[in-house]
Amino acid sequence: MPEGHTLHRLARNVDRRFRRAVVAAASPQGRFAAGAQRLDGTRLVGARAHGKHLLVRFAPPDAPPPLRRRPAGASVDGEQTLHVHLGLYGTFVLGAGEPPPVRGALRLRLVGVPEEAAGDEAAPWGDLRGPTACELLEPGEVEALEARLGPDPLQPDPAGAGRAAFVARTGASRSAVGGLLMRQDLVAGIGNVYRAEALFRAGVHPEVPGRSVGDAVLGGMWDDLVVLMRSGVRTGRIVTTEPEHRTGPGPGARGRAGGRAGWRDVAHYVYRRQGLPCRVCGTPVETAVMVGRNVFWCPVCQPS
DNA sequence: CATAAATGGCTAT
DNA sequence: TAGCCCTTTATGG
Repeated sequence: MPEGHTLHRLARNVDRRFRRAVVAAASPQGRFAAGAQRLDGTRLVGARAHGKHLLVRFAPPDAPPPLRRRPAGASVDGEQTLHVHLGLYGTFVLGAGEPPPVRGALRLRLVGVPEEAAGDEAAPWGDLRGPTACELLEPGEVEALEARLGPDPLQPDPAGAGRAAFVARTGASRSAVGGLLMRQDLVAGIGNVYRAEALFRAGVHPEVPGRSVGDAVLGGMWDDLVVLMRSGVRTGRIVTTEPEHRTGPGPGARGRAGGRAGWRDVAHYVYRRQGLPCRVCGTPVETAVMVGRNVFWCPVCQPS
């Protein structure tokens, strides 16, 4: 579900399935009817993600296809950008072939219109439900949106500028690092699971002020997030435990009648494991509300 | 049935 | 900090 890795994975899949396709767009629920009408019949030219935001560009169907791929984000006249934010529980389900029957609150359905020459390739479809944001943006609005997002561990950072900015800005703050990690202007794409798990793996208590963490540890956390989130994009799951720590019951095992533990039961060190023994030292995991969300930590592995 | 919770974020006060 | 929005799923009566 939707932290940054979900959106990058989604952007990749939308791009793969829909790029260059003319789409039919509809909003059966009615909340995005006007936008769907504007998208209907346009051609999808590319999809990408920044943090938890999905950005999909559409061009008029008769626009000449670009000879070369433009730089990500570059936009030309007549193009519109669909901005999607899934929020807590939004989903964007993709498939190919016959779309499923419309059911529930379907905000937007995109269906690829088969080209004359495409033969019998199954047309792609996508169903969006429950998003926090689903809107069409002008190029300037896309720019404004991205201007307030910090560096994204899932975006290429060859010169290390994103990493350096994260370390400098987080390391300058007197606020608790557990709150800072949720700020999308400091680092884009981190959510409640990656926050708790990255802090555990770094051995940092969530209440420690950003300026007390230390640049080396902050830099290490960034590098760790790059690894964890790339893995999340590949697998579609957040798994932060090392193989040797994937034992014992997890949150999902409670009340389950003796069934084998699923991947969720061993995927995390502390997230939603309050009261359960720490996978490393056995101390009960603690929890508290921080910036309106539940945080989890091991009081021994993450000393305050 | 009703209610709560969930990997989020905006606005008002 | 509180309230609100969006939707689905799990749980309780």
